[in-house]
Amino acid sequence: MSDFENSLAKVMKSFPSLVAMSATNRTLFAQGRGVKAPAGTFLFGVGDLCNSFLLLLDGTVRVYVGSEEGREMSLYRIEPVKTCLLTTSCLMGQTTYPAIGRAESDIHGFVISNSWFDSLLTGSPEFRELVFKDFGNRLSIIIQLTQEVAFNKLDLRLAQFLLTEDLSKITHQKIALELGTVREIVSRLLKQFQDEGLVTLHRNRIQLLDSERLQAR
Amino acid sequence: MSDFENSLAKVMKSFPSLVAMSATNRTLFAQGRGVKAPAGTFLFGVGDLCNSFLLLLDGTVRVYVGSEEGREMSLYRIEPVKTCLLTTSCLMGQTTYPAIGRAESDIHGFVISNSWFDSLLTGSPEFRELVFKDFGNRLSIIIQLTQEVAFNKLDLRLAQFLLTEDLSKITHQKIALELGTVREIVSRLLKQFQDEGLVTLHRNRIQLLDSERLQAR
DNA sequence: GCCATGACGTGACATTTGTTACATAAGGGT
DNA sequence: ACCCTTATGTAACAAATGTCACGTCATGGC
Repeated sequence: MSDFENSLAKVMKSFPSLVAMSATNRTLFAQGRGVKAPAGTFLFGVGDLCNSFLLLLDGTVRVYVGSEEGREMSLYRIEPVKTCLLTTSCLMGQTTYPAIGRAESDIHGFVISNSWFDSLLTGSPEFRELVFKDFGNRLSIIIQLTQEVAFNKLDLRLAQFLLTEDLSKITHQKIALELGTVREIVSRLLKQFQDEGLVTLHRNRIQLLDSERLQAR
Repeated sequence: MSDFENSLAKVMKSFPSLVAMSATNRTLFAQGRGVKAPAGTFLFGVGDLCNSFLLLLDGTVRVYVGSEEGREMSLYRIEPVKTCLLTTSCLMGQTTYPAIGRAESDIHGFVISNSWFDSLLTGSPEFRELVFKDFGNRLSIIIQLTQEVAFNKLDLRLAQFLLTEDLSKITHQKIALELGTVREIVSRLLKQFQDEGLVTLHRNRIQLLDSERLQAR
C-alpha cells in the first residue's frame, strides 16, 4: 500500500463525505495527494502565499511568530485530525501567512488543492463543520493569547504553561520559545517557583509539587 | 420608510444574493431585522454566547480586550459594510466571545439569525466570500498584533499608531486604551517624540512633523 | 572514567514599563 | 473674565524584563 493510499484510507475513514464525493466525481481525488515531511520542515513562513490546504494525519505542526532578535512565541499547534487555521483563513481571505509553520515531528498529511477546497466547502457539510469548528476554536485561543501577552506578567503565563503542558521532557529554552521570552527569565522564575515549593527542577524535566498553589497565581 | 425597510434596502443593495434568496424563500427575511443602538452600547462581552450575526450598515464598533486593572487594548474595529470576525467565529466554532464589542458611534445594522446565517453560508457564494474575506484579513491583523505586543517596545507601537490613525481629535488617554498601556507612558513617549522633533503636541491633537523619521522607528 | 556538549544557575546591570501623586494648562460655558 | 472640567506634564520611585558574562552541573558517547 503506497503512502498515498494509506493516507487516503485515513482521510476516507475520518471524512465519509470525502468518500461520497469521490463516488460522484473521481477527478476530485486526483487533486489531492498524500504528503510526508521530516521533523523540522518549514511548511510556511511569513508572507508566503497559500496555495493548498493541508489535512494533518500524523505528527504535529507548530505555528509561531518570531522577532528579529531570534525570540519566538508559539501561537498554537496543529494536531491530527485538525486543519490549519491560517491556511483556511489565507485560502478564504486571499491573504498571505502572517506566521511560521514548522513540523515538530515527522508529519503525514493529505493535501487538498485550492479548487478542491472550494468544492468541499460548498458541497460537504462534514468538511464545512470540521473547518469552521476548528476555525472558531483557534481564533478564541489566539485572542486570549493576545490578551495575556498584553496584560499578564510572565510568572502567570509560566504557571499556566506548567499546569497545561507535558513537563517530562522540557528545557528552559523550549519554554522560553513557547512564551516569547528568553531562557534566563524562565530559569529565574522557575527558581522562584522552586523556592516557594511549587515545583522541583531537574535536567530536562520539571516536577509539579503543588498544582493548587500554582493555580492560584 | 421604516428603519427596517431602510436597512433592508441597504442590505439588498450590498448583497444581491440576499435578494435572490428572498425571492425563493421569503420566510428567511422574517429572521433578519434592522437594529439601531446608541453610541456606547455593549454589543457583546467576554463569555457571551453568540446567537445572531450582525451586518453593520452604519457607525463603528470597537472590539477590544480588557484587564482587571481597567486597562484596555483594541483588537480591531468593525466598519460598514463589514462583518464581525468574532461573531463569525463564534457561530462557526460554537464558542463564546473572547472579547468585548462596543458601539463607538450610533450604529445601524442588520441582524441575521443563527439559522439564516447557516443557510446563507451554505447557499450564497457572495455571502461566503464577504464573510471569509473579512475573516482572513482580520485574523492576519490579530496575529500581527500579537506579535507586536510580544516583541515590540511601546515607542514602536506608538509610532505606528501615529502614522496610521487620525490625530485631529485624540487624547493621550485614548491612545493608551488603544495600545493597552496607561496615559502617563503615552505622554512620556510623546514628549520624547516632540523633543526629537517628530511631532508637536496640542490639547486634543497631535501634529506630525517628520513622518519619515517616525517611520524609521 | 573522561570529556564534550548541552542544560542550568546566577549576579550585576540596563532598560522599559507601570505607579503614585501632584502641578499646570487649555478651552468651553456662563 | 472666571471657573470648572479635562487634558497634559512630570518627578520620584518600584517592578518587571532583558542582556551579558560567566560558572557549574549532568549525562551520554567514547
